[in-house]
Amino acid sequence: MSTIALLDGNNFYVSCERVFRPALQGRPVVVLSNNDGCAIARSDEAKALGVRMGAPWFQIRHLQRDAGLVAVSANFALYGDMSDRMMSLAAGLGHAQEVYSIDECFIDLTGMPGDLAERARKVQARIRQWIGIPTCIGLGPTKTLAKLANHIAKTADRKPGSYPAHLARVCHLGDMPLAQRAQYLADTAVDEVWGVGPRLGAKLDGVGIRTAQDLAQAHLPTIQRKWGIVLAKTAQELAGIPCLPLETNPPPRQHIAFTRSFGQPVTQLPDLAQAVSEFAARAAEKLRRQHSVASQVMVFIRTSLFRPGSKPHRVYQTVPLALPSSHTPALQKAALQALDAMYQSGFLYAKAGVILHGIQSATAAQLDLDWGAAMPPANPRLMQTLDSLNQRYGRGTLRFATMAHPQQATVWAMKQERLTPSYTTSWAELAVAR
DNA sequence: TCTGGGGTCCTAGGACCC
DNA sequence: TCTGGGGTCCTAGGACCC
Repeated sequence: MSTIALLDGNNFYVSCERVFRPALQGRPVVVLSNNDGCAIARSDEAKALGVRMGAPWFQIRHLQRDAGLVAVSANFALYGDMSDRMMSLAAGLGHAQEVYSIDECFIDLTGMPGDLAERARKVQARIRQWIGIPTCIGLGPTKTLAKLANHIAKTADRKPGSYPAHLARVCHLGDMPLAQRAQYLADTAVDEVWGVGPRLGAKLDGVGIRTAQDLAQAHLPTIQRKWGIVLAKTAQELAGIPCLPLETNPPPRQHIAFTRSFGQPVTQLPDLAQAVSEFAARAAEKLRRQHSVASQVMVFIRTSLFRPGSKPHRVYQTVPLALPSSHTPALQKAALQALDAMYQSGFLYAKAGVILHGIQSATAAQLDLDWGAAMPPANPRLMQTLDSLNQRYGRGTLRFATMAHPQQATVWAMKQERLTPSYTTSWAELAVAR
């Protein structure tokens, strides 16, 4: 019997901010998305005020005055660094780890001796003490049951009464009698299950599958025929049969995107070109980080989705590359070509993006036998040097002339009015002890 | 006035081929 | 009145995840 754990940081972005601003403890706090657009993390106190995930800031702003709500702009450099620290401590829980997202990981404890829930509590206490992040840990025989155990651990903490209090913060669904586990599954709505979203949840409800236990016991061939292989695997995992392996070495990404909404609408081609040039460079950085090359560059521009009365204008264009490349100028050139081909004046553009497709390994990339008039192969050391200088001295230290100066105010810049310092990743922004 | 960003997988349907 | 069968590849769209 295997044992998998799922560990995640509670309200992760908020908890990261609280580590460096203890005055935020106990207060309603939200972290805002890029452009300070909507709430992407909420403290328990903010949830209690009724702030929904993804709530637009302009709709909840009044809670600042009415309820003492504090809002901060997302600081992803800080959260990424805190995540690395949390993940390395979490890895000590078992013998293999899959980092599943910025705030959660699966850990394989199969075959480990002793009381595994007790072991989980020790790791949890260490993360709390050393990093300052509160966590919940769920354990079970499959990834889906570990997820569900984690959900129980979180919910028993936040909404007492929904599950027994002793399951709060650490819940092990693998070390209890099967009838007991079945009871907890029966107490869990089917749309709380990992892999069942609101749409599937509603459809399942329509055929009488209302709880996790209903899905675990459903007729498998019927599930597969009506809803596909993904839900069939979920159902089996709920029944305790592992179908989803631990991904300890995540495969390279098949698409790489860099997209942004603008702080204010953009109308002019030169401004869009500067933004698209920047986005292409940032996507190229990500591409090189995973040692890949791309063979197609897709660019889109679009107006706001939310302007009442007018249909949004959304266009995209894909430009193939003569040679698969990760060379920033080659990708920028293709991106600007795509932009030129589809730009029309007279629209208020709200968002643009560059998405790289046709990704393959840089070492395996096939050389074009006849590159004739195409660009000669780029010297990879130029891009390596650019990346290492920008990593060491800060983004924008070395850049291409089509891009904006990092200190230049661009019309397309993001709005981030509540940004906290990068306490752990910038020497200039270290916290000062007095 | 003001609504994020980045991924995955699966499926259906069309184009094309033999 | 009558019009095959089977396979691959690609794309768009839908569902899900954080």
